[in-house]
Amino acid sequence: MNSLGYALLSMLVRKSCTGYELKQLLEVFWNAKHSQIYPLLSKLEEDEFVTYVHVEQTGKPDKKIYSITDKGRSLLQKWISNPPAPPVARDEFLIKAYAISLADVETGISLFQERLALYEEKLAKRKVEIGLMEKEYGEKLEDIKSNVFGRYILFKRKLLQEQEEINWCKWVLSYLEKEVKTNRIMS
Amino acid sequence: MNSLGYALLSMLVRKSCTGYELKQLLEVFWNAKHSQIYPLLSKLEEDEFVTYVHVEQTGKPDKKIYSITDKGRSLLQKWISNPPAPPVARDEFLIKAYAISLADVETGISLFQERLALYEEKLAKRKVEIGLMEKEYGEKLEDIKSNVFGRYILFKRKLLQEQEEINWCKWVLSYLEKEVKTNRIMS
DNA sequence: CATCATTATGTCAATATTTATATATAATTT
DNA sequence: AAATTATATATAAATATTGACATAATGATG
Repeated sequence: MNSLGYALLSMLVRKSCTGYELKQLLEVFWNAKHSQIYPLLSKLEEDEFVTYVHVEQTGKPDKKIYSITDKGRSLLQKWISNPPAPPVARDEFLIKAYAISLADVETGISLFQERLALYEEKLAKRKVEIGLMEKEYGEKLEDIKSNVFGRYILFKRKLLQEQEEINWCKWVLSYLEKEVKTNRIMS
Repeated sequence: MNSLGYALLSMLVRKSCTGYELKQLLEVFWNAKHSQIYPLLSKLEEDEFVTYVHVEQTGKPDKKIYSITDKGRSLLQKWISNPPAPPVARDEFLIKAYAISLADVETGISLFQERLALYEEKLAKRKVEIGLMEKEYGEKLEDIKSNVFGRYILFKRKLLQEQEEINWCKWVLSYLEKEVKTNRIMS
């Protein structure tokens, strides 16, 4: 089984979900398309790692609420203790940052300003999410046996990384903007 | 063309390389296998974005030194000013962190300790790399028009992110280790 | 003296992942 | 009234990526 399968199972540990809900929750890891999620859920169901109840809805299409089985839970538990695969991070922006000497300063600045804006937005949303969690769960968040602890620490990590990305963007921008000022004086 | 193609071109801007060297240099972005790099280099050569000179070697296998062409440089330049695709980060460890409530505390601790050790090693190497760059290039690193500026800022970013990962691991470990102590007192 | 790591290049089948397409309804916005 | 967005499920096609196979010389380690 691939990582996405385990990601689905880890989501279902906390709470039973439909494929649609899972797609949204999975965004904390990476953006998997529903066309990847639905077939995988079928496969997980076939292998008895999850089950579902068919819920009829009027007006909306029927939905399937998936739950993790004991077999699924023990598979996930076993998987956790194995050494994790090395992380993969593919970021086009970083390639552009690497080749920035090829671009003119204005292009470089707008590239970094947009990145900065993107991460400031991400950070703002993250703070709201964490705030809501703290309100809803309180001390439970710091209880390592609680099923929200994992979600909490993951969100905190995202927050830290987003904050650091912002710091870095500002640092790079200080170089780029210094150059613009120098040029303005000279012209 | 895919991001990896642009990554190769951005590497070749700084310096002409063999496929083998490119594989190693590319690790700053992500780990591409040579089975992806060699066919892609052939394709880039076919499309005239790169050229190569065949260099015969005694003792070692012959090699092909690839260089970027003007066509390749202008392609890359145009690509930089387009908005970058959203980053993809697939990290199995984070899924395990998310599902940590399922594991026993000892498993959780060793999971995070290994992550911590991995990133401390990465950080140490990064510091050496940056130190060498500073020694070799000095003030040139802060010149946005220098072809080492991109490499420098990328390395700095990696350093910051690695440092933050370490901080986070330590923060999580403080919770996990607190639990172990509590259990020890109770038993 | 044998085995392993490193340098160096390449192909190909099997997976993994993304994108496009399809169907259907409700609620909201223009 | 029409268009858009959100909910809900699913398959087919296209790309991207990995892992295994293949070759070959040198130097280092056991």
